[in-house]
Amino acid sequence: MQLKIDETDLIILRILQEDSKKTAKEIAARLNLTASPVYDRIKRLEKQGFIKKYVVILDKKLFDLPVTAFCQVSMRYHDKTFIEQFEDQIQALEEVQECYHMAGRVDFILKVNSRSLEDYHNFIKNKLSKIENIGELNSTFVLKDIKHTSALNI
Amino acid sequence: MQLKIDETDLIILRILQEDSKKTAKEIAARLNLTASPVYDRIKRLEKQGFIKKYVVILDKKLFDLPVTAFCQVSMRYHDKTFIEQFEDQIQALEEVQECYHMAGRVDFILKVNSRSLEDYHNFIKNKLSKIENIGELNSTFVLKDIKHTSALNI
DNA sequence: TCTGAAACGCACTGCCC
DNA sequence: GGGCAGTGCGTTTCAGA
Repeated sequence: MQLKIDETDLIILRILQEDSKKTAKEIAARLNLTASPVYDRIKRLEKQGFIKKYVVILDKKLFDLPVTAFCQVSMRYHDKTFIEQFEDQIQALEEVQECYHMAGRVDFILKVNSRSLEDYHNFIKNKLSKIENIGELNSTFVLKDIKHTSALNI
Repeated sequence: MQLKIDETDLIILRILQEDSKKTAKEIAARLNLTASPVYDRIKRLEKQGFIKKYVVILDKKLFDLPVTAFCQVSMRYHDKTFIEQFEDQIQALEEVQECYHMAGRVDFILKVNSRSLEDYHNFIKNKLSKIENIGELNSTFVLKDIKHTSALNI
């Protein structure tokens, strides 16, 4: 099974990153192909894991989640065990939309969505700070979502 | 046109946030309904804008974009014109996957994907720092993507 | 708002080059 | 690797409750 992708695959992926409802036929038209090879390529890209999943993107403004915060977390100790334990526990927190292990003074950056400042407060108090070995917590709040895309720049 | 959504809509949206390939029939089974009302509801949620788009999520690890950075930007002046100009110009930068206007000492946080540290350097030098009125730039790099979901916690 | 049925087009398969 | 033809199924529409 080859894990190499060519320019045709990239074009297909760029289209699907913008609109996964596009039919094989429509994509084929842009490539001067028929639907079959496009269909085969998409199936191959799924099987090889390049395409992870198909999802809908919701409009955050229309749901009741007006508070977005970045929370910078520093650990007290940096043992492998503590780090892995932290990562596991973060996975389980549904409020956390993104989490990155960082290089530098801050160990982790979390992006959290909340229904209100009070909910965010409760998240910090009852969930995040319950995780063992957290040293410093530092929250900053989003005033406006300027740009947010799920598409990779491939 | 009503802009209110009920619990049935929420269940549908939660399913589609995880897998938009689920058929109306499959979703209907979970709701003890037939496909028609599920279909109608999805169409309504699209038309009302709750569903913004259908996309594929790619596996970032399989594409050649190993460098992810958070770039904290402070503006020199904070006039409306400068802020809006910055927002517009950021939209056009394909390397920027996310950008937020922040409360606090730092004005903007950008998340940037690059093919290499050198590419990131060139992005900063040739594109970002070309934007007028930028004061401070501060980059920190992602060691590991712990969690990243496009799904809202609705 | 949901059910059920009918029509259409696409996903998907198999075989050809 | 791409094209072509066939089948099943999901989407889409609509009458009725």
